[in-house]
Amino acid sequence: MEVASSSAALAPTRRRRKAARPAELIEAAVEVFAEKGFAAARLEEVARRAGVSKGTAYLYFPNKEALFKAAVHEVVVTRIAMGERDVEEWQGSSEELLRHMLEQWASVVRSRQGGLLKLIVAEAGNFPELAAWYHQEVAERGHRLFCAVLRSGIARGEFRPVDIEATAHVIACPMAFRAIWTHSLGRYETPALADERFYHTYFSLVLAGLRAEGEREART
Amino acid sequence: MEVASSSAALAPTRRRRKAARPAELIEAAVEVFAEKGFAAARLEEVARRAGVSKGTAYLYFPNKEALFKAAVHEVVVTRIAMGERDVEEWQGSSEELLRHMLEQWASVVRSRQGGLLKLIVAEAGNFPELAAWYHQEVAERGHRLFCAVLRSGIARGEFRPVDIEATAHVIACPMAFRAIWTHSLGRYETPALADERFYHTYFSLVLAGLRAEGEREART
Amino acid sequence: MEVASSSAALAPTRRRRKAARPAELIEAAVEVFAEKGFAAARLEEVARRAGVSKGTAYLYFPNKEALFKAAVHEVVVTRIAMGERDVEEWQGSSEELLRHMLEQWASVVRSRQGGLLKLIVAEAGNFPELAAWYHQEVAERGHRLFCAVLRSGIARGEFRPVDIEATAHVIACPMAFRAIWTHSLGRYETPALADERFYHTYFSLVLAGLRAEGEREART
Amino acid sequence: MEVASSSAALAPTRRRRKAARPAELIEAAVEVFAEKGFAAARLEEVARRAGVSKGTAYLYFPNKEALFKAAVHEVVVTRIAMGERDVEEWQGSSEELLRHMLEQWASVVRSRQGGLLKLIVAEAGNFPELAAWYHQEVAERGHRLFCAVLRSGIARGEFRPVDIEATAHVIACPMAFRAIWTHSLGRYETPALADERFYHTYFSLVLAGLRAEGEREART
DNA sequence: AATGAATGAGTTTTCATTCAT
DNA sequence: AATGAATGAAAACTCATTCAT
Repeated sequence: MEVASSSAALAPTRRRRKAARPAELIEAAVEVFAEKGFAAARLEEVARRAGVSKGTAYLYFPNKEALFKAAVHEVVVTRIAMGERDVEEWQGSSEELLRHMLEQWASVVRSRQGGLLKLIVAEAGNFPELAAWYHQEVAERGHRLFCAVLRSGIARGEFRPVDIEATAHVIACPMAFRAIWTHSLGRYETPALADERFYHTYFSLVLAGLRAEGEREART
Repeated sequence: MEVASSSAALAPTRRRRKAARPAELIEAAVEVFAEKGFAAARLEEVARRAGVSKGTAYLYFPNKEALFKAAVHEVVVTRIAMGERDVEEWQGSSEELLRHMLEQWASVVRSRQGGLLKLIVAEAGNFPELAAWYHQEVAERGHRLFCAVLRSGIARGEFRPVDIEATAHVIACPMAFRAIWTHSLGRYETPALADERFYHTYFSLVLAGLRAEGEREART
Repeated sequence: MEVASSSAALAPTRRRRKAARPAELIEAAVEVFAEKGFAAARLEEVARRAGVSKGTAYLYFPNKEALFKAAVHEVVVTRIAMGERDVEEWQGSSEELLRHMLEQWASVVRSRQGGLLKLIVAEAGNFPELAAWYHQEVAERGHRLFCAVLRSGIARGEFRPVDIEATAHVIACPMAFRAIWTHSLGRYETPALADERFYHTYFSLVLAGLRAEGEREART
Repeated sequence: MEVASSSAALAPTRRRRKAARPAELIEAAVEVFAEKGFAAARLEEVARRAGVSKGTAYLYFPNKEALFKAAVHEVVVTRIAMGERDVEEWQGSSEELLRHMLEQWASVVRSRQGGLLKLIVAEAGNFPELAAWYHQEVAERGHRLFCAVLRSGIARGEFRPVDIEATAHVIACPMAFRAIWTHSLGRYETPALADERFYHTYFSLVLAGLRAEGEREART
């Protein structure tokens, strides 16, 4: 009884947290892995940032690699599906859709996911299966999304008839690199270029480059 | 005679190899580090790829970190200066200069340096001083180069008056990301988008976006 | 009740051992270092003698050198303060005090500390700061103690008026050397000169040499 | 011929030095070993101090241990024989002989041999056979010398009848420790006690302690 | 004979993983 | 379930020793 009561006081918190443990660990893991890379990240630090002890991490993940993979999966899975729904259901112009997609992604950059992209790219050599999976489930699906938008935009006469595959790649690059950059060398840029200026210029450049002749004066 | 020659032009093998060792080690180091990251790279493997034993590496570099830094420095220093000279001495149009610069860089991507960029970006968190140095000596200088080209292109009426700083960033991104991508997830792209298509589309998009009104029909 | 006690007086084994670990490691370290010297001592052996694994040593000391220094500090600090108190509070004759001090020290020789002196003396060249510290905190303080005894003995007319500084040195030497010898070549002396004979002769010689004229017949 | 002549210019020096190599190496070895201890001494440094390359050392000594032993043997062997001859041929009083012996030894302390004693004492645990040899060939022989002097001094009525074995030990200690001390912690003594004061006091104390009653006023 | 570049065995040190509490 | 002390495999690093020149 004494034993029970002594832990009863903490029970609500404990019980609530217990369920949240895996998520908390994953969150901490993304942070630390993105900061240091897989090999240089210390499990003890992940545990500390999650507010638990080293041993606890092993109750939820069999080893460091599993935690790493869980972190990548977790962070990545949701967004892309959202994007796919957006495209399917979109009513407006292709240009607006494209702009919408880019803005969505821009919002991701500063978040945890930006660092994650850096991490995956850096560790691709050490985790080939994970890299392959990520490529297929994220990169490829994202790429198809861009292709779809471009294709319909061209069909609707909004965009010039471009090399769709290649253009999808090129358009995605500044976003992708911005994500990586922000979580890496970008920290040493003083004063940093404000995100707004970057994104505004980026959108303008891409859309100016894509816009069909007749559309030209429509937008700046 | 033979005696004299042995210590001169046809220096003894040992001597000749000694002179070449640091470069050989650095070359191997860039490869391995770019592949695995700093922490996961094993010095023994670097040594093996350089065709020497573990101990030999320590004859030329006091420790792993020094080798890492030497590798970064070595690979990076030359190119940027070349670029600066090109810009200074350029006689043709700004568009051609920009195209020339992008082509130059494109040629770097597949080489050792592409992997290096990935490496630096990934390790920025673990080597802040190196990151700061790289940012200043490479990123910043490269950025100024692009700014100069844009500025003169606008002055000459070739380019639209854009936000120079931001545009320089945006323009550089696809190249930078392509470099990283090629040495990472790009390996899982099947079939991979050919470089030529990527670069052609990239150049077109950027130049179409930049070109001043009157220039419009001049080029595809 | 049992629950309470388990976290109190009869602390869990792990906990209890943890508290004892540093001391156990230091004890083993003094042994091994004194036996082999710093460089030749292997940390694995220190750990083994302390009954733990290599890695455990690093839980308590950041590296070999830190363990070495901790060992020296630990062993040395207590005794000298005891000696200082003795001298301050002494009631009897100076001769008796001197004899007491020498006896005290003699008891140290065979113990761990004897080997430690050898160790410090041997490693002075490799650990200059430690040597300086030891000289100041141990050698110098011990020297002042001997000076004090001699000075008061002379003031009381018990001892001849000698060069105090020099005599303090000379008197201490046989003890110091005996300590070193015992833990070194002394092992090859067969049959070894018994400690009692050494100390008896040593005390006699020193006191005979110090004793003032009038005191001469008083003692053998 | 050209080859020969090119080295002919240097020949005299070279030839002369060649013969001296082992001795030069030993000299350097004693220095470095005494400074750092056997394990911490680097063969490269020994070679450098001897003015040759690492490889050359291996032409004369099969390995580090052999060089170490050669160093110990070399330095030690001569002196003790000299001492034995002195004692055999001595004409004067025992006191004068004892004083002569102590003075002889004092002259050794500051020299290379002082450091060597420290070295041997420190390494006794790592080189048992060498320690045994040293004990027998040096320590034991030295001890017998002191015994002989004391014995004849007592026989001649110069010295009090003391425990000869033990007294020989005690008398030797200050010299031995002074030797060790000088090459170790003594460097941190500021201002250092001058050798003259040490030796004068030491001789006085020992002789005052030894001198037979009747002899008392004869000397200070 | 002499050199010093190269080697690799042997240590130190780190940290993912285990397990008694 | 949670902890964190302990482990030991793996990697960095050192340096005696070898050997091509």
